[in-house]
Amino acid sequence: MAVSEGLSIGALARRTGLAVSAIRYYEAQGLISPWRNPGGQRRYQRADIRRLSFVMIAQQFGLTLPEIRTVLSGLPGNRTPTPQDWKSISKDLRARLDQRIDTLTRLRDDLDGCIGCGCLSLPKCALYNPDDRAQARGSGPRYLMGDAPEG
Amino acid sequence: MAVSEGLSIGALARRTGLAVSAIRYYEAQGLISPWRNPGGQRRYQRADIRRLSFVMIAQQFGLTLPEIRTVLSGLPGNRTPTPQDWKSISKDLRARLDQRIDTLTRLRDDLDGCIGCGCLSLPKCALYNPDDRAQARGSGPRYLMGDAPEG
DNA sequence: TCTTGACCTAAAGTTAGGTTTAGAAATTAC
DNA sequence: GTAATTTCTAAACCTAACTTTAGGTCAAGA
Repeated sequence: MAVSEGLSIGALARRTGLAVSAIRYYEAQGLISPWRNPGGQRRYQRADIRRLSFVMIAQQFGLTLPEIRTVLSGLPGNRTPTPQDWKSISKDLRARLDQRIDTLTRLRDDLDGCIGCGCLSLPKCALYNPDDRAQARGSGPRYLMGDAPEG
Repeated sequence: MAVSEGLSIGALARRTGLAVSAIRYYEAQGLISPWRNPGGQRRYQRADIRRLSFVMIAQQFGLTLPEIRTVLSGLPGNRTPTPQDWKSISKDLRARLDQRIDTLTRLRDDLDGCIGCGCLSLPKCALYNPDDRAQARGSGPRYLMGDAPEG
């Protein structure tokens, strides 16, 4: 049971609090890449605990798994990430978070304008600005119209 | 074509930018309640344009449809909502938005701590605090563990 | 009148992010 | 050496928020 044998998926699950099924799913989404032991079972590096922690944090911040994959691609592929490496992609994460906060703050200010006039009439009302991609689900156009003067 | 005949679903779709299918879906979710004309087609009040605009704004703010239904229940059922009525539920919305912004801001500050030490080690790292229900998807426990000293 | 376009319902399909299930093989524990 | 865990894959299932499809009806205009 040498250290070099790596962690089993169950051990990794216990260390991260994720379900085993979620870890396999993340692998399918390209977020983590274990190797296999002679019997075909997945084996993980200790650094993968940190990697999954990062995934969970980024999810809290509202990033999608493809976005997280992109951020993680900032880590070196050929060696175990150093604290500096983590620091670097964390800054990337922070920048995205800042943008989300700005967007929400702007939305709030716009809403305040609407509360002020009590009418919810647009185009003051936020949705005209198209930047909050994180919230955009489904498809099709999403614009907003008020009870404009002319029908 | 008297005013009292109301808007067809297509007209409402054009006025709000929503798809016809989405409007029917919102009805199924209890967000809007049209009446029917003699031929069985849906007819809407002009005030419903505003109602759907509100739904769209609330979605931008990250509320789920059940949550939006709850907020909308603050509107009077027996008469057309007045500007004051809208103002009142908009304040409700603003309060929820404020909370989301606060949560994200706190998460950002926590992340800053992690960037500072470069290690992403917990429990500093945000996910321990369980309040951002809006982001919680899926199920199962989600806690976070670092590369703690003892295995 | 007749024909087009809008509308109807019900059911199935879609995406994200997973979980559950089934049946088989590998590992670990005794 | 055998029993109990874990793990494996593949496929089906789940929720939210819709869209699409299929087959039929209603309404408006020339």
